[in-house]
Amino acid sequence: VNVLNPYRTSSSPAIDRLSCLAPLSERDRAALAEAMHERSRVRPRGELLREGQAIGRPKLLLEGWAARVRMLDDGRRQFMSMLLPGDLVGSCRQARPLAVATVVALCEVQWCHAPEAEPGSGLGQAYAASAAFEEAALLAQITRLGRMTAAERICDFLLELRTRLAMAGLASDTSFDMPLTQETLADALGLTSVHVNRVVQGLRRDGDLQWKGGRVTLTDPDALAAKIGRVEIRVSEG
Amino acid sequence: VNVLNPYRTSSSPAIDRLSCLAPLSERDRAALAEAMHERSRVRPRGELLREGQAIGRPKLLLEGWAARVRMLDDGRRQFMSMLLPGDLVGSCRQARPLAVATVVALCEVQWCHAPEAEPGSGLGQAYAASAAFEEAALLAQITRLGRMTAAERICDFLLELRTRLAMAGLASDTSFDMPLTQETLADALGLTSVHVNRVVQGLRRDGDLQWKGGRVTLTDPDALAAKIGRVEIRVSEG
DNA sequence: CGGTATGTTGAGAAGAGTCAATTATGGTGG
DNA sequence: CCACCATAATTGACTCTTCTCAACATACCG
Repeated sequence: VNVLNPYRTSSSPAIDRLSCLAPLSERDRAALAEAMHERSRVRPRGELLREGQAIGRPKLLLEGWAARVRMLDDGRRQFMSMLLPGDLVGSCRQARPLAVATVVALCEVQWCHAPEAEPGSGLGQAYAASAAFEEAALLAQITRLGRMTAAERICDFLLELRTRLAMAGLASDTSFDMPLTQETLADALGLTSVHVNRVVQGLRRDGDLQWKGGRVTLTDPDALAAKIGRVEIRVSEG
Repeated sequence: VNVLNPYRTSSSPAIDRLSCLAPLSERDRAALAEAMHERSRVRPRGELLREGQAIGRPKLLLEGWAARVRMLDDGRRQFMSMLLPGDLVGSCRQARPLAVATVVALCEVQWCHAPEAEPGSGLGQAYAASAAFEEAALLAQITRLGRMTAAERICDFLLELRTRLAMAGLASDTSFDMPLTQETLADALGLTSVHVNRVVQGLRRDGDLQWKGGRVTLTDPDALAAKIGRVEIRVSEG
């Protein structure tokens, strides 16, 4: 049982997540199911979007993880945010929008075109809520990078992933699969992989977490959240 | 003459900035002029929005600077982004949105309600472009905090301010008024005020900038941008 | 069974923070 | 015009976190 997402229906991670953001009508679900018939695949390190190029139709991530990334010309690399199943890629209010960051697959990824939402539909609300959560995630990232220590960054980041994955039915209360290396984690958190390694070892020693073979287990997520002063963000009323 | 904003009309910073984002019709301008009749004032350190509370109607910043800010419970403070004249505050696609960050005035601020944009109007496009630029600014902030040294952060930040202020007609090619203290600059850049002080002194010594009495002068903005590898972001085609 | 990607370790250097004192600076009331 | 105050800027000495540059170990893959 997933206490973080009572709406979980096991239909598909993407649908689970969207229906967690707003109640979907049968029509909405049908549109999603229809859209999901035609899936595209991207291999690890492949790009879903390239900075400076036209965005095209918005995509819906179905499986696998991706990241919005920016590179400095001397090779320094920074991830803006992680994109998980159920997340929208390239959703935008503009007329002829350009991507402001490259989106790169961190493992085998599947996506489909996000179906047009009928005005006022639950799906439209879900898209809007998704955008709001995405902005909240950017602000959380800024706070991590600007004002947290390495250990705090790692814990806060993992707690955020756990919450977001749970919406898609991809996390139990304490653990989830994470296809990241210490290197990619470093790129997400503004650290070096060497330092990530040392700090993770410290967290393991202290019994805060386990991380082996692509699976993360947080010993006591609530206690950890309390320890680093993390609060979950609410994005709309009710 | 302001080479950064050829659209500058001297009517008002906010209108200058919006008309720089999309061509405004006479109708749009009239709606803006009408809305700007009723101005609200906020004193320095006053709040325009509070994290977790309902957003209400979107606001248009007319004068003065504000910042989106988040605080950690031990007092650490991080600015997400600066809000300048012509920027929208609390614009959002959602039904009953909550503010995801507090917005605080950094000096005497004036704002008005942002007039509703007619569908398809230039004003609507300007709002959309403004939102896109705001997201780009968040990504730039993440890159600064995650992967730049203190000196790079300061230069990149000042260059961004120059570009944005120029859209509102508030910057010449090399200089602009900046109502920030070294302390607030530190909160924006994830540094301490002591370190900001030392690094700014270094930049002054190297002849990169002057900063005295609330006015910043960048000796050679283009050279500085090249030095730190900064590129201006484009957000839509054409 | 190599080979590549990933994870681990050590020593030393550099960047940034801390704490505390000192010096401008600007605005106020007398 | 000046004394006074609060805020902001500056400086010094010292600490601590994080980075750098290796080298080495392990795991996964065909």
